[in-house]
Amino acid sequence: MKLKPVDISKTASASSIVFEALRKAIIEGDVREGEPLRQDEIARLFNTSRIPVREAISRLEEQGLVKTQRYKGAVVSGLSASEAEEIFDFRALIEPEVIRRAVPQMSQETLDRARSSWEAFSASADPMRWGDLNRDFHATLYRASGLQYHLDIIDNAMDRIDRYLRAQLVMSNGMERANEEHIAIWEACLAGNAREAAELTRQHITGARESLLQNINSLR
Amino acid sequence: MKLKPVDISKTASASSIVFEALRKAIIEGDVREGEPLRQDEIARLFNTSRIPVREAISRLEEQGLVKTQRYKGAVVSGLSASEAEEIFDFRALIEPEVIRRAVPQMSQETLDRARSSWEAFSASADPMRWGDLNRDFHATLYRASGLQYHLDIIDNAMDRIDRYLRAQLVMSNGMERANEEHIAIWEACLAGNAREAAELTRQHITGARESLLQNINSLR
DNA sequence: GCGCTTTATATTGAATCCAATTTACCTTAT
DNA sequence: ATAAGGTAAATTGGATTCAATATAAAGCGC
Repeated sequence: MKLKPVDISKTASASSIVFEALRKAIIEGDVREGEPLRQDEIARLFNTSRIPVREAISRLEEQGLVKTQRYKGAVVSGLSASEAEEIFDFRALIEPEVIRRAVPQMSQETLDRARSSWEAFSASADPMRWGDLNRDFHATLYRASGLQYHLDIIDNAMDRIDRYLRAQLVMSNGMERANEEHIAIWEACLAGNAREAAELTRQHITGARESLLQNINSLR
Repeated sequence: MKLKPVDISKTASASSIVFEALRKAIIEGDVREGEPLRQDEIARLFNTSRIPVREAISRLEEQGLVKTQRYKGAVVSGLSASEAEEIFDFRALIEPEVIRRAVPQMSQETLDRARSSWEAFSASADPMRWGDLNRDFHATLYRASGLQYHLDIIDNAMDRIDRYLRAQLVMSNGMERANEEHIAIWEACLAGNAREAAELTRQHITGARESLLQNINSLR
């Protein structure tokens, strides 16, 4: 008998299902910043009570994705230009270091998966998928570093600016540019040139930063 | 009549009171790693129901301070040597950059407060206070940067290693050494030498890292 | 009509209650 | 004695209910 083992203890609870769904909706911009999250409404949508919803919201707040006021409820938190700028600065500091340490540990499989990501990225015509594929590409390379704490923190930073990044990819042919830069980063990784990969990553981020800061006012 | 105004909307909810109390207890090591957090027991301690306790625990999990398994409950999460090492690496990357950007913006008041912190630090005989004062010192200087996102993330990183850092300060005269390094950092800030302050901060962190890694096995 | 007070409604915070699951203990057969 | 099986206690997840607060609406005096 052959069964695919599945860790039954990891089956999702109601609160994590709600959490994941809300998180996705927020970072993809499906619920706008400033929009209130009504516990009752969400509970009805998921056929559950308000208890798991409340847990999900408190977790979202801990992640900085929503802000709550006592007895007033939670609203999706947006970013001012300077806050967005700060997060880009942060990424420009940490991500080059992570990829620098990842390069020596990249397996053939990692490089293959990363290539698949940027190939899919350059081939896709669906702007909504660009955001995911862009993230996949970078995450795949970073993961080789084995630096779990760093990876988690990068994920959180990405969550907060995801919306703006997506908007960014659509306008001002940010997509073509990102694609070229991805290929360059990938080639540096393939060549085992950690320093180069780090520097290209830094430029990739600061470039996106400048481009976004110019457009951020028109995004909202 | 003169009353000190207080923003009544910011009065703490039961869940945040529990959250703060648990967080403090965990980072100070009052509840040991691996120790389970019983919802019922905690609820009784705070004269409340399990609902706010559950919210507090889910927030702690989001912060990485506890790990929960469905129907089994939450336990305080500890750090392996390599995980602690990673967090020190992270700090060594980000904190020098933050202080570098903070130095040009430090007011006289900031410098005064920082001096008060290290003076209290060097004067205190209570090992339990060292941890707080050490954190105060650095936080005061960093705060001048105005980089709120960075500050939040540094706080989280500190939360996770706080226990080990406290233990560290007690043994192997880590306290005297930290004190000297604090003064050097403070003088660089006073002189407006951002580059120097950053470099000293980096050394301060990597030094603590090495010292801790040598002792971590004896701590647990 | 306009501003203030009062009432009603909506919404969140928390307590209580029930269900699902795990854990510990006891029984029993070998 | 020991291991498997089964029951009871403990514990968590979630639903329902009640209380506290905020927001919207209605009344009221001017």
